[in-house]
Amino acid sequence: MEKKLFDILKERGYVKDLTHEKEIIDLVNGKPMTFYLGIDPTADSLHIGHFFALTLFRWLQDFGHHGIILIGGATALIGDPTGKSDMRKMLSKEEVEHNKKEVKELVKRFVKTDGDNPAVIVDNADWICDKTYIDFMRDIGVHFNVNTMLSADCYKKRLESGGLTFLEMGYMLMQAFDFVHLNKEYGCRLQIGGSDQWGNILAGVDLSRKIGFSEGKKIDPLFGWTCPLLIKADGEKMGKTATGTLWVSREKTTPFDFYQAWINSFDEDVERSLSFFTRMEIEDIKELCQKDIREAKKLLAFEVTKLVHGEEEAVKAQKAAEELFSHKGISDDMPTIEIPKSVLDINILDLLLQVKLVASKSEGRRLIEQNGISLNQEKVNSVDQMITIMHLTNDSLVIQKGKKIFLKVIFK
RNA sequence: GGAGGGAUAGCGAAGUGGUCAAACGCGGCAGACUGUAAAUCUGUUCCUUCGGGUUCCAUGGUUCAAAUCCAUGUCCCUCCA
Repeated sequence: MEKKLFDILKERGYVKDLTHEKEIIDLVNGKPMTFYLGIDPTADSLHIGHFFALTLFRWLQDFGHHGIILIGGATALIGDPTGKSDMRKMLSKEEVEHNKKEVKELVKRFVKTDGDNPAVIVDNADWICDKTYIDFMRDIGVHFNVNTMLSADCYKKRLESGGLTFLEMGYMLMQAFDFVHLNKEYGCRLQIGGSDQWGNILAGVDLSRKIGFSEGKKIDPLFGWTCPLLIKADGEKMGKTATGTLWVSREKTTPFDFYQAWINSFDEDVERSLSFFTRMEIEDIKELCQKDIREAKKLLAFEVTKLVHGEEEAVKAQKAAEELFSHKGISDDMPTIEIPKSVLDINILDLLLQVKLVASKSEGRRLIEQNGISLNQEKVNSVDQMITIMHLTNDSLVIQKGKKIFLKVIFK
């Protein structure tokens, strides 16, 4: 017998909290319905958390449900205080406009936006910006109890650390309103999101009920579904790499770094990651992880890189990784930077600084003193070493920093 | 609006006139061991032309000498309104 969609998703670990368990199971396993996922364009790329939620979106979409991606053009201007101990830096309208464009493009890579059952992409600025302040307060604000909001997790942290502003309080109202709006316009019944969004999602569910009640209408209840936060085995949020946040756009995180991030996963995290980011059968995942954890990591890294950057990049990243770490220390597809030949002859510290492998010369000096830098596989043992044309092979030089960071410098 | 307390490196937190570039813990980085994992151990963690230079919320002041004392300002916390 074929497994029902909900059971598949539950088995793969996508379920953290559900507002109405039974109804949601019926809804998900039943006829096509409409659901939405909100993404605030607070940066010009998506991080791995967004990507994770999008995989759930894609599952639902592939099983025939109609998805709406809400780009929070309005909400990004306010900033979600959830989980923050400081107030978010306010983004300028121009920044948000720019981010919106980038985010929209990236989203299209992961969800179907054409062909059968395309996802609809909407922007909450389109309906929120039109509302006047007074109307918004009268229609929406009236339904929110501040005491309740303050006891909710979203505001607790901000409240405890002090300085919770009125601006931030408004965030929840807007997101709640979004849900109600999408319900009215598109018949959207279900909102999905990361578990940090639980409070905001509940607010939408509540708001709909309260509006229905105050208008004396019987409204079908709205539902919320959150997936777990991606937490690594050490309790840290997943998505940090040696070079910062793990982004899905190649300008911000190269496919090589992206691949490396997954290869370097903790053993304990591999099984879960595979169940989230690939469509492999759960049984096969378990078996592979038990039998050969390193092979499993390789598969994970390859598949996720393929999903995000395409097969060609994934193959390259894998090839580069294999070549670099199999003691050859060089690969055609390794991270590369070009600098003008005219910088020769250059001191090793200046070179490290110039290619941004170190933030200061002191850092470079420390690294060299601790045997952390190699040129073409040879340890550098003097901070005074000069790099001359003699060191180059085919006009290039491979610098290794620590164990895992490689960079080919091409002198043009 | 009133009274008191606080602001120290990425974070947490000592230090309350010179011996302070600032203890300690976490985090980061490097080395050893490994499997590009984890755990463990070691070193390191403002910049530097290695002479020194610039730091302890901000700006002024006292002093031979200030993270440390004084004044003003900014932000935060607690209690009262």
